[in-house]
Order: sequence, then structure tokens, then C-alpha cells
Amino acid sequence: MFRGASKITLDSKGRMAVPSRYRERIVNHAQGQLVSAPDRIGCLLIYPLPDWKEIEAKVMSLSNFNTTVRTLQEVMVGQSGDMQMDAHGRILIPRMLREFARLDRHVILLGQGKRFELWDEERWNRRRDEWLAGDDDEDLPDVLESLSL
Amino acid sequence: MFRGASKITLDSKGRMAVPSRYRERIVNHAQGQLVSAPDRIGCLLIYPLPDWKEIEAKVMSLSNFNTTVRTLQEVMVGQSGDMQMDAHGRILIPRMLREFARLDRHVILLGQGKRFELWDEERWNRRRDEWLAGDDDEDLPDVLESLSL
DNA sequence: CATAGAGTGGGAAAAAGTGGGAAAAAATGG
DNA sequence: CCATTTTTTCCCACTTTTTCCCACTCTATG
Repeated sequence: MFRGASKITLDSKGRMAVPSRYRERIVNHAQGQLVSAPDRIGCLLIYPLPDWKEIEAKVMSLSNFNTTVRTLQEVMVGQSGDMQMDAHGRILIPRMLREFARLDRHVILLGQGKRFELWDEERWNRRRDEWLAGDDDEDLPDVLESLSL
Repeated sequence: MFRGASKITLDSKGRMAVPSRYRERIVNHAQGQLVSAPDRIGCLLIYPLPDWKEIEAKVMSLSNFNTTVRTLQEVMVGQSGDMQMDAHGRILIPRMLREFARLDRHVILLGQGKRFELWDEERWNRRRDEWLAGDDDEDLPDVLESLSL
């Protein structure tokens, strides 16, 4: 399970050093291959290739005559991008995805179980501050109502 | 499985360079032969020839006494066009199909599993922005409700 | 304070993408 | 059926992007 936040800087070519604590797992489990996809909330999702394939297969198995499904396929699979760790444990974030998530030098990588979330630092801070200040708990799903942390 | 988006420019003759990461597969699997067909939502579908043949067979096996089916046959099979990759990995998009999808220099190619979607860049951006702004998750199939990304 | 590993920057070769001339093929019109 | 025009194909040249490699900085650790 990936966990924890890392402050990383992209270089001028759009490359990002994967934090070293994750590298061995990514090499063993996915031969260093990762896939990134846009998330509507404004960040990028990053999966090891094998885990991505499962999700992709599920999404693509649905009928594309349903317009919502079709859009999901187009955006998730259609806008995803393969990435390969280089000898220094870096990956190149595809240009289009970088632009989508407005990644600009300073980014935050969040471990999220089987995947990562990659945020522009500014955006992430704003989001976190909103949560800190927020009282948007009105519409909590039932499952959460009964969950005690 | 084809996946990912590519920003491509058509030249003045209507030719498009197939992204190199796909070429080997297309040559091995289809001898460089692709088929393009119009899609109702405003893009072109592009299949490797063997995969196209399967779809074509399915569509043509349906009864053409149903007018919807008949139209589908006429449009998909009747308006489709063969394309052959040249030595530089480029294909010529047939003029009629180019006009149908309003392809004008700047296009986006989306990998969609066994096929591609080819969009005019403007049109695609509009579609993607609608997805970004939208909250059209109401009619998601049950399978997706239970799918955790 | 020296060393090792992680993180970062950037040069240069290689590959991919783009543009366009000219020959070959196909379509059009008399 | 031939001549003219248009389209397609093949080839070469140029530009941009990606990949590979080496080097430097910073921080943690003994």
C-alpha cells in the first residue's frame, strides 16, 4: 500500500523523481511501468501497470452505447499515458497530462493505496485548506456515518 | 490495448503520422492496414483491419428490415475507408471522412482499446471540458457504481 | 567531516514528427 | 479512347521531441 505525501519538483522536461521508498515495489511489481490518467477533481492518478490494466479492462468492457460510459472511456483510457522509470527512478509525465493538471515545477505526490495522486502544489494546498476550514459534512454517505476513525 | 492521447497535425494532403508507440503492433497485427469509419458523435473510428472485419461481420449479419440497423450498416460499412501506413508510419485520411469529422490540421487521436477515436482538436476540447464541468454521474451502470478507481 | 544515496539539472545523440517536390495512378471530360 | 486534371504515393529534407547519459547539489548518517 502506497502511503504518505512527497514534495517533488518537476524539471524543465517534465520529469519527476519517484520517491525512493516506492521504487523497489514498482520495479518488482510492474517492471517500472506506470500509467497516469486525469481525474476530474484536478489531479492525475498514477497506477502501476498491472493494477491499471484491471481497471481499464473493466471500463472498456462496458457498452459504449451508454453515453456516460463512453465519455468515461474516452477520458480515462483515451487520455491516459504510459510512463517508464529511467535509470535514476524518474518518470516523464506526458505533456498533455501535465497541462491538464496544471503541473508547474512544484508538485505533491500522495500515496493512495494501490495508486498515487499527483497534484500541483498550489492546488493541493488550497484543497487541503478548504477541507480544514470546511463544514461540508452535510452530505456524508451512510457508510461513513457509521464509520469511526 | 491502445490507450492515451496524441496531439497530431494533419499536413496539407490530409496525412497523419501514427504515433510510433502503436506502429509495431499495427504492422504485426494488421500489416499496416487500418480502416476508418464515421461515428455519430462527430469523430472517426479507426480499427486495425482484422478487428474491423469482425465488427463489420456483426453489423452486416443484422436484419436490414430494421431501419436503424439499415442506417447503421449504410453509414458504418458504406462510408468506411481503407488506409495503409506508408514507410514513415503515416496514413492518408480519406477526404470524405476528413470532411465528415471536420478535421482541420490539429487533431487528437485517442487510444480506445481495440480501436482509436480521431477528433478535431477543438471539438474534443469542448467535449472534455463538458466532462470536467459536468456532474452527469446519475445514469452510471451498476458495475461502475461498485468500481473503485 | 567524509561518504553514500537521493534528488535535480542539462548536454547531446537518436528517434519521431512534419513539410513538400515530383512521379505514378486514378478520375474526369470531351 | 485519349487528353487533361486531380489525387495518391514515394522519396528526401528539416524541425522538434524524447531518450540516454553524465555531473552536480543536498541531506542524512556514521
